[in-house]
Amino acid sequence: MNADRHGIALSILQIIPSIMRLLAAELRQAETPLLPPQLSALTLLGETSYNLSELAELHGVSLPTMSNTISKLVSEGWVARQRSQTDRRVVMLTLTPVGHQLIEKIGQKLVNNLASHLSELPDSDLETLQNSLAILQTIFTPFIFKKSAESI
Amino acid sequence: MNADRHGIALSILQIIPSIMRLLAAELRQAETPLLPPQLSALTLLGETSYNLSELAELHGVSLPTMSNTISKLVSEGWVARQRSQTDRRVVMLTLTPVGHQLIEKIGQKLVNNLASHLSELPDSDLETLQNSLAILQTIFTPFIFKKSAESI
DNA sequence: CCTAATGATTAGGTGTGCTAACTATTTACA
DNA sequence: TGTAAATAGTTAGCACACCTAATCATTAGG
Repeated sequence: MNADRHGIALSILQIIPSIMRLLAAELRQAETPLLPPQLSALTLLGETSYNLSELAELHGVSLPTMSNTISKLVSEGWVARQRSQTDRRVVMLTLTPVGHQLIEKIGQKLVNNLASHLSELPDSDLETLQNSLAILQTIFTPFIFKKSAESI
Repeated sequence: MNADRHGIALSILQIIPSIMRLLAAELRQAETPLLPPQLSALTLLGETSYNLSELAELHGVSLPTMSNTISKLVSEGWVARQRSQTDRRVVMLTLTPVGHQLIEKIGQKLVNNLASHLSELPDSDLETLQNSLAILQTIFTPFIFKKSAESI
């Protein structure tokens, strides 16, 4: 039904930002405070290495923005920046050992923290949540941005 | 299961920020670009008036942050700031007529846009989503308090 | 009364996000 | 081959969301 979709859209609009602020607040209180984009970048690089353009596209931000964020991470010693040998225009990014330690420490704390928020939920709710997150991911994180031309 | 909660927590950590960036990007492309905190504040004030402290707490941000955000909205003519008569320390905030027009225009377009993202989902997925959003709201927005209008 | 406490603002700093302009490298094609 | 175009990143400059600390009014309490 159309009415449902609008209601859900409205809910998303109300809830997502508030969850985001809560996440950001918890990150801020960590012993090594990180901002959400920094954690996201570190987490991605924890799995495999990317170049700057890839990382920017994965995050849906502009190249300069990602360049800036990476600069901070490099200056902290968490990420290594090195130009590709095969194409010297490209900058390859990898996590340093210290960076790995950091995301393991912070990531786990944050996940534990979030998980504790979920501790009171019955299993049926957890299942519902899990399914929804998968749905949201397919909708909202396409690498192909299907942004409508005359949107808004 | 514990593993489930952690997996879900991890998913939340990955998905919520990316949805947030997408929302922000769509807001930016509107003919009257707004940032998410601005829209949130306007939306809340669209329902009833609040004072600054209340608004800051609802958003989970500090008083100076909200004061700043409101200053922008006031300078655009969307919000009216006036000190309470009963307690002159308190600043009451209300939406101006122009402000009302704005959130109706932007809010509807944004909701439509979001709803179109959901258009390809089968009804079963929509239902799952709807339930999950309700669950998320109970977990992550514990300070939902309705307040009755106050005299200024 | 005069000192606390309270509500809000100001000051100062960090970081994300943008666009525009620039450098360096690679590709294309004439 | 040699120049123009495309591609990858960086730099500069701007707006604004965050924060803490300090400050100003006003109100409440001993």
